[in-house]
Amino acid sequence: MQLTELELIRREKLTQLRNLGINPYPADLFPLDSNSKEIKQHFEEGKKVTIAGRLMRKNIQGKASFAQLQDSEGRIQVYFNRDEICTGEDKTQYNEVYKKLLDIGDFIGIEGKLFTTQVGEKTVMVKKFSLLSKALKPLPQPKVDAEGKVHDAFTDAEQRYRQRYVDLVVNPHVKEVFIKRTKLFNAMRTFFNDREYFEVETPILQPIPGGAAARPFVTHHNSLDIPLYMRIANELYLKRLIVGGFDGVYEFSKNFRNEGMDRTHNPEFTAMEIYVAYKDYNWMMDFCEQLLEFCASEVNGTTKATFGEHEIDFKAPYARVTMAQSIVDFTGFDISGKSEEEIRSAAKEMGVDVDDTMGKGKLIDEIFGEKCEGNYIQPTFITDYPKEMSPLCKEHRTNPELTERFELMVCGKEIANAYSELNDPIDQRERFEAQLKLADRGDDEATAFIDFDFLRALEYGMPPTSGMGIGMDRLIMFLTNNASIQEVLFFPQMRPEKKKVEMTEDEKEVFTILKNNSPMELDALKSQSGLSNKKWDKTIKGLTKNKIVKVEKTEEGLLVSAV
RNA sequence: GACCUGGUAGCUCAGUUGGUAGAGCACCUCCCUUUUAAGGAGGUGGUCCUGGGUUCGAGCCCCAGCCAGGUCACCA
Repeated sequence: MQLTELELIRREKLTQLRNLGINPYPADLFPLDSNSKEIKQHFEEGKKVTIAGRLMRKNIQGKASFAQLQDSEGRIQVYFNRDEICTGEDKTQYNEVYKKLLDIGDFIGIEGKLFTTQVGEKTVMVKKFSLLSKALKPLPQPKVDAEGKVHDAFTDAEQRYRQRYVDLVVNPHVKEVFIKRTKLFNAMRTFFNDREYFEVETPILQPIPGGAAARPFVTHHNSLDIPLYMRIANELYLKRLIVGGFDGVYEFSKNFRNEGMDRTHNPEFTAMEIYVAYKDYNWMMDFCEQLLEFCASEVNGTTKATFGEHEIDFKAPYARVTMAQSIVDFTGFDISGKSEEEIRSAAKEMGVDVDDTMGKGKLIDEIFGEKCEGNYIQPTFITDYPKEMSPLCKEHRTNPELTERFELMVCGKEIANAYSELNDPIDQRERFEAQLKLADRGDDEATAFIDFDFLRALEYGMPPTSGMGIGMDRLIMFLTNNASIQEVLFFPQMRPEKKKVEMTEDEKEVFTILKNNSPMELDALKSQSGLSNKKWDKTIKGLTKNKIVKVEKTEEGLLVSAV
C-alpha cells in the first residue's frame, strides 16, 4: 500500500504514543456524562463534565491552546493549558502528547470544567484527556469565516458518496438531511400508529415480482432450485394481509428495480405502502393530505418547503383535477369518449412521441406526462386514470373506461399513487390477462407475470380497500431541497472503484528481465524491454520510486540493479 | 444510450502558442498562557485519471478508455 507523507507521519505517531505507554486504541469504555449540545444549553460556570469526540481543530499558542471537539451533537470549544494538564514537573502530556501526537480527527476523551473565555465563548477547560482512537488518514478541514463563507469545503460528489463517513464528519448540513429523513419515517409511523394501522414486513425475495411494472433483479435459490426476484413492490402481499383480516397495514418497503440510474433513480429505493379496509380513494386523498401536512411540519417545523426555485406548501387541502380535465387544461383536447386512433392522432398533432405498441391508456399517459405533469408545482391530486394503465385498480364507479386512482404531483413529479383497490377476482384475472397481451404486443412496461396465488386470495374475498404508495426518497428530496436522490441516500449505488495495481505490467516485465541478470546496463535493459522511450521512462521511474530497482552511475556507465 | 463539462498536493483550486508543476488551507520544525476561517518565521509534499499518438519537448494538442456531474432520451 502506497502511503502519503501525511499517513506515514500519523503511523509514526502511533509508535511514539506506544513508546510513551499510551494505547492509541484502548479497550475500556469512556464514562462520558455530557455532550456539546447539553453543555451549551445548560451552561454552568465551573461545572465538571466528561465528554468525548473527534478533535477537529487545534489552535496552539505556546503553553495554551484552543481546540474544537466534535461529537454527535455538534462542536464545543475546549481549552488546553499546559499547567492545568501537567500540574507537576513533567510536561510531556501537553508538550508531546497534545501538541505533537494528537491530530485532527483523533477521538479523545476529556475531563474538565466549564468556563467562559474573555471573548465570551462557552468552553471546557481540560483537566485530563485521553486518546480514545487515533485517525490515520487526514480529514478535509473546511472552515467557515466571519461572513459565514465556507472555505475548502469537501464538495466532490463522487468522493462524498463513496466516502459518506467523511462527508458526514465534515459537512454538518449533510448530516442534517439524514436526520430529517429519519424524522420523516418516524412522523409517518406515528401518524399511522396513532390511527392503529399495523406495521408489517413482507417478502423481499419473491417468486413472482408483482405489484408494479418494472424490471426486477433475478437471483437463484439453491436448495429450491428456482429463480427468485427481488421485490419491485409489496402491494400484492399487503393486500393478502387485508384478505387475512387486518383493517390497516403498512410497510416501509425497500424496493429494487433493475433500471437506469440518474439523479432521481437508484437501483434500491424506499416506498411506503399503506392499505386500509372499508375505504375508497376519496377517503385516501383526505388521509394523504393530512399525512403530508403532519410530516412536513414534523420534519421542518413548517408546512412550507423550498425546492429549487419553488416554494411549496404541504398544508391541506390540495387541488384535485381529473386526468381528462388536466389534458383539456393544458392541450385543449378532450379525451372523453375518444377512440384509440383519435387519441393517437391527437397526440401526434401535439408533438407527443407515440407508436403503435401503445394502447389507449398508455397514449393518454404519454400526453399527460409530456404536456401536463410538469405544470403542477403545488401538491395536486390527479385523479381518474385510464383503466388500461392501472391493472390493480378498481373501475371507476361512474365511468368504466377509468379507474378510481389518484397520484399526488409535487413540483411536476409523482410522490404518491393510490387506488380504490380492485377486489373483484374475476375482473382482476381479466386485467392480468390484458397486461400479458400488452406485454406480448411489445409494451415492456406491462406486467408479464400473473400471480395466481394473489388471485386465489382475492377469491376468498377482500373488503373494499384503499391503498397508497409514497416514494419516500422523493418526498424527502422535496422536504430537504435536494434535486438528487443520491443526496438523500447514505450510500447511493456507485460503480465499483478500480483497485490500483502494485506494479504495472511493464514494470513487472522489466523487473523479470532484471532479476535474472542484476545488475545490468541501463541501455541493455531498455532495449531488451522493447519499450518506447516514453513508456521506458515511466516504467523505470516507477520502479525506482517504489524502491524496487536502483540506478547507479559507475565508471562503466549506468547500472540498474534489483533491490 | 446521446451530448456537454470536469478529473492537477490530504482539501479547495490556478496553470499563459507546447518549454523547470503553482497558491491558500492542512502537514513538519521553531517562537507564542483566553483565541476564534487565516499569530510569526522557515520547510516538506505530485502516477497532472489511465493507455496510446504527435513533438526535440505534453498538465496543455490528437485518439481510445475509465470515473463523476449535468442536459436530454428511456424509465416510475
